[in-house]
Amino acid sequence: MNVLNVAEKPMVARTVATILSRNQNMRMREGRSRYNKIFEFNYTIRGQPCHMIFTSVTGHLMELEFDDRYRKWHSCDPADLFRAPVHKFVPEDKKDIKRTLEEEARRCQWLILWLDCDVEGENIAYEVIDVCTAVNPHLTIKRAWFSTLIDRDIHNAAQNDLRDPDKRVADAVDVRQEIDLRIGASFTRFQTMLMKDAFIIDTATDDRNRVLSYGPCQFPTLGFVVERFWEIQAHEPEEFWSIICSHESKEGTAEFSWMRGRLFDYTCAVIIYEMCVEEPTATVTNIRQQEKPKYPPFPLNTIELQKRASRYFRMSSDHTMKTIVQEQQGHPEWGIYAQRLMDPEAGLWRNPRGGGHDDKAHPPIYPTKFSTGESGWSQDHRKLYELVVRHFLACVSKPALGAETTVEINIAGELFSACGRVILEKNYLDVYRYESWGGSMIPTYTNGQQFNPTKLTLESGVTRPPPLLSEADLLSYMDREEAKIGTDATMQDHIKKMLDRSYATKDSSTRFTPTNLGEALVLGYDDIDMTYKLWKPDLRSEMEKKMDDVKKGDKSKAEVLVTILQKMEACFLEARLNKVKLLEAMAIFFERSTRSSSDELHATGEVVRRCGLCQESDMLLRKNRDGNFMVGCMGYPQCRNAVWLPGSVSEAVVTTNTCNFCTPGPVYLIQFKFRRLEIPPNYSPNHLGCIGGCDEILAQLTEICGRGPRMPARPRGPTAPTSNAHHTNPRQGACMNCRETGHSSTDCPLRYGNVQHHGTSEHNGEASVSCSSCGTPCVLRTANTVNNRGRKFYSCQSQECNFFVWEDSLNAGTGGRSVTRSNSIPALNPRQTGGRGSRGRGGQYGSRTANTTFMSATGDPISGRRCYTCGDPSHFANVCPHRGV
DNA sequence: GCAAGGTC
Repeated sequence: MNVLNVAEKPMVARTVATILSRNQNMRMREGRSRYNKIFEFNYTIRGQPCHMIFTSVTGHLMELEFDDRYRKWHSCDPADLFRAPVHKFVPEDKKDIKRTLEEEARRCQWLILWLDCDVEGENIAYEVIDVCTAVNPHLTIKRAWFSTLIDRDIHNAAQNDLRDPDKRVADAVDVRQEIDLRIGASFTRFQTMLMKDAFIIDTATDDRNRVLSYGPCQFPTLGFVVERFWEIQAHEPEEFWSIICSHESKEGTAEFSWMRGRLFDYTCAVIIYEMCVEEPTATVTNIRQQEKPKYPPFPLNTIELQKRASRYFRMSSDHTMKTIVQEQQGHPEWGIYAQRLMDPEAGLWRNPRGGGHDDKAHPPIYPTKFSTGESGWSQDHRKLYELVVRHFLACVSKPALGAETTVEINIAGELFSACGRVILEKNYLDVYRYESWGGSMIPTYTNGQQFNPTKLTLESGVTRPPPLLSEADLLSYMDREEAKIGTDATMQDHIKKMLDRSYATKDSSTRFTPTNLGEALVLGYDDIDMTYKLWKPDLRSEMEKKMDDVKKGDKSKAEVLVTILQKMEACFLEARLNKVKLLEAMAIFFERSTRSSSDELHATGEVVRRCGLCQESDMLLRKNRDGNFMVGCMGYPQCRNAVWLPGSVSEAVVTTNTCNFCTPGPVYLIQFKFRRLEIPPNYSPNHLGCIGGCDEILAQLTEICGRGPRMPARPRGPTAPTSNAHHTNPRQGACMNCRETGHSSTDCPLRYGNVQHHGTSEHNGEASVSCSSCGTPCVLRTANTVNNRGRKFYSCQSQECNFFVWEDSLNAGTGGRSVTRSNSIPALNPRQTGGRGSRGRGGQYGSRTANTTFMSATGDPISGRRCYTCGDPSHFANVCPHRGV
């Protein structure tokens, strides 16, 4: 029987193969991958003679990625990434390993997986299974369960502990991978596109390469740094008072500390102090004596080694790992590899993982070989070697032993205590010189003894803020059981990423300070009152819990994915809706850039569809200088595809809903708000519409109300802005009161806002009434509501004013009044549509009367002179006699 | 140009 064995790394394959073959008749041959050798030998599993073929992968064989359609940053709305299809694939540099597995699996009957016994190992198992069963579906698959690379354990695994792989555990990892990818990519694209070009960000990073990344591990890591920084900033020094008491005798000095500690109330402190000074005799009330051990540290694991090297030698965690590799560079066999490993250009370096072999009993890091120091060792290498040796020796040493005496005294009712220590046995402290345990002798006291303190003073002090987070602090925060950020192997990757992204800096004493950029990002998200605080570890810990549900089989992978992704998508939309908070936070630290950025529109979801004309760029929803909405191709001016929207649109927002009919999709629906007075009464002012061509209502309103101009905007006067339109008030240069040019609002003749000319005067056959708010001439209209159909009224042309007055009430002399739009508003007279509905747009260019066209959703011109209701070219639908019949 | 997780 041929058995294919696969280990997680080449080293394990070699070791296990050597153990199982008892190093006899084991042959090694090359596979497709130069690093992953193949070992062959014969072995008997429970009486069954097997030909063992032993090879390896190198960690994960597959990666998760979005389908091609979504890979490019501008290919879609970042919000789509929560639903975009993803697939697992074998990346180019792993293809040769895949080929080896395929070739070997074809001629085997069994597949035994010798992967690490952790969740990632279980996931890798299924990657290997997928590749192997694709070429050989009849394989019998087993997972060898082992925890150390020692003979007994390995033979036992092969003979007695071949288990079935656990899909649920692998599924839990799939959940994590997919969520990390989706939230990482969506938020990274969103915040990068929103802010990169909007501000002048003055960090060391080259602008073109700058990515404002978001990751579920890197961001909480930054969060810890910022939170501490804020604590320090928020700290207000506070003065406190404390009574200091000491007693000196021939035997030595005892420093007594006040049991009340510190008092922040000066008066209170002084009163107590004066009581003590008046009756200063101290009485010994209690003496406790006990032997106290000081325990040596636990055995070193990777994180602990990194933390201690950081604390004792100020070595960064990745430097610690690299130092051990450094001296291997001169070795005749693997020296070249070690050199590559240390070469930043090669990008080969990666920190070790926690591994699945922790049986909580064996010291994971210990000196494997005696050395008095080699000639090639650097100072740091010596220090680390020494730490490992001393730490190991300390681990297996007896605790230090001290005798501790605590003396309590009473002065005028106030209690003080002093502590003295004598070290009886130093034990492990003899070798572990990084830790000290100072002894301090105090005089001998007896119960009831009385004495006068040598010193009794009231001293003041000031509270201090906590220090900046050190690397050891940060690792501890990330390593907390309840909210673990990353794995042992990746924790320092996340720290490094935070530094690489210029979110924080590390000073010479390994303490972290957030940069302006890092602080602005955290501040921006903090200002948004989101369901999840993106910069806190809670999200990660919730995901870990959900992963446990999948592991245990309580919930399915699909179920958990849907739940988390729905929440995260809502969270994303929440953030985007409040993008102004992010921009405001950035604006605190950075100057606004004048660079205009189409990226920002992408980030904020204003992409409506792919342009059908040039098929290269997206079409974006835009508001032009006249305030009219249109959907135009980003490829302008090369591509001039555009869809003009009705002039009565007051608001338009691209939603994440897509049209079910229009192709090629997706075509995102737009939530429109129309100005009530500019649309016929039987149309709703709120409309979720499609610009893809299927939307009848939108087409009708475009016809009725006119649309934005196809021609370039009107030539502007010298005061009108010509550039940076989005940064400038388009009404700049005009009176804020009446919006006329030529004067400012302070000199405005209409500034008191009264009805200018009440009464009626014949002017072009119409009465002239001015708005009571802004003074501009009103338009005469005819109501079309149930109660007032046919009744005439004047209303202000400005959309800001609510002024209207019934014509008959003017005649009756009752005057005008302002109303809110939600009241019974008379509808606009269809015959008067030229007055307001096409203000400055179609009307200006004669859309109603000239031989005009309007654009279809595809950008094609359509003859627009036909009633939608009855088809009669002599009128439009809004005045159709058949309407409502 | 995005994440985090494996590893030569």
